[in-house]
Amino acid sequence: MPDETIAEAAIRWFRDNARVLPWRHPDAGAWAILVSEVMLQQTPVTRVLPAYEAWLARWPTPATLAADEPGEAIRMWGRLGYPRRALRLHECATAIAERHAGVVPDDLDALLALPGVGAYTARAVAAFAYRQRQPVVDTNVRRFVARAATGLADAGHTTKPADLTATAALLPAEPELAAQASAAFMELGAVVCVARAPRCAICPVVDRCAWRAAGRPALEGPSRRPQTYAGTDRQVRGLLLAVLREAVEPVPRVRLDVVWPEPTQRDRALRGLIDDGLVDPLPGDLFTLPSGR
DNA sequence: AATCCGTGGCG
DNA sequence: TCGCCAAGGAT
Repeated sequence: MPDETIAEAAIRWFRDNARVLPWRHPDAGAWAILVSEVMLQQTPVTRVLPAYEAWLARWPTPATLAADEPGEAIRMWGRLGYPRRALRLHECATAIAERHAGVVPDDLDALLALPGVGAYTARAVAAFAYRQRQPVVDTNVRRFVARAATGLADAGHTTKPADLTATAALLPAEPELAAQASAAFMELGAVVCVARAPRCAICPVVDRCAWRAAGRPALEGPSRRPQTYAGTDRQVRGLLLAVLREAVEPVPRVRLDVVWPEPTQRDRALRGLIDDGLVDPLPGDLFTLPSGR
């Protein structure tokens, strides 16, 4: 099919090769898709799957989550990481209940105004839940588009307006096909056009890939150095919050003190959690997950 | 714009 | 073993 566009080839491949994921099921509504998108922010699919099912079984609508305590959302989040996402998702559910009559909005600007919903998640919901023609650009799509359309080994570290433009240029005009193409681009980036060892041999777009045509040039710029985790405030925050997640009753400070020997960093981490609204201090030097009022 | 924010699995 | 990183967002 030499006349096939990149999007057409990707869609055709996606129909036969897409992973079966619950948020892709026809029964998945906008709320379920929104929940999945937030959970998938920086967390692998395999770890999201059980948490996603449990979350929706407990809170099948935004209103049910909004009616519960934010601390319960943090507890339910478990070990997905970045627990601020759980708090934001609770705030998001509250905003949907109060401002949108309990219905996840379909308008891009309304979605962008929701807590914890950024450029990626807003467009993902618009495209996957409401079948709109929106460029859905995550790290996988940026890499796929940078290679296939632009010929670069990878995109920059941060998403720029040019990434949206470049992706939108590849989308079919018809909204339903555009939504399918967006899903296909993401899947290709996640499964085939991966960062380390791209599987060009099975790529449905290899014939039209600019990067392949250029001989797969290597990445030029300096690689970003990921900061180490051990010994950081993030680790300490994680340890502190783990204690509170498991506790049924408010926890005395001494039970938090034992998770980290260095008091300055420990106090800074706890103060940070309180500032972020992830922990509530109570009279008597007790601490809990936030009850919400 | 650069930095911060968790977690666990894998080569 | 341990560095590396996986569907971002907020500041």
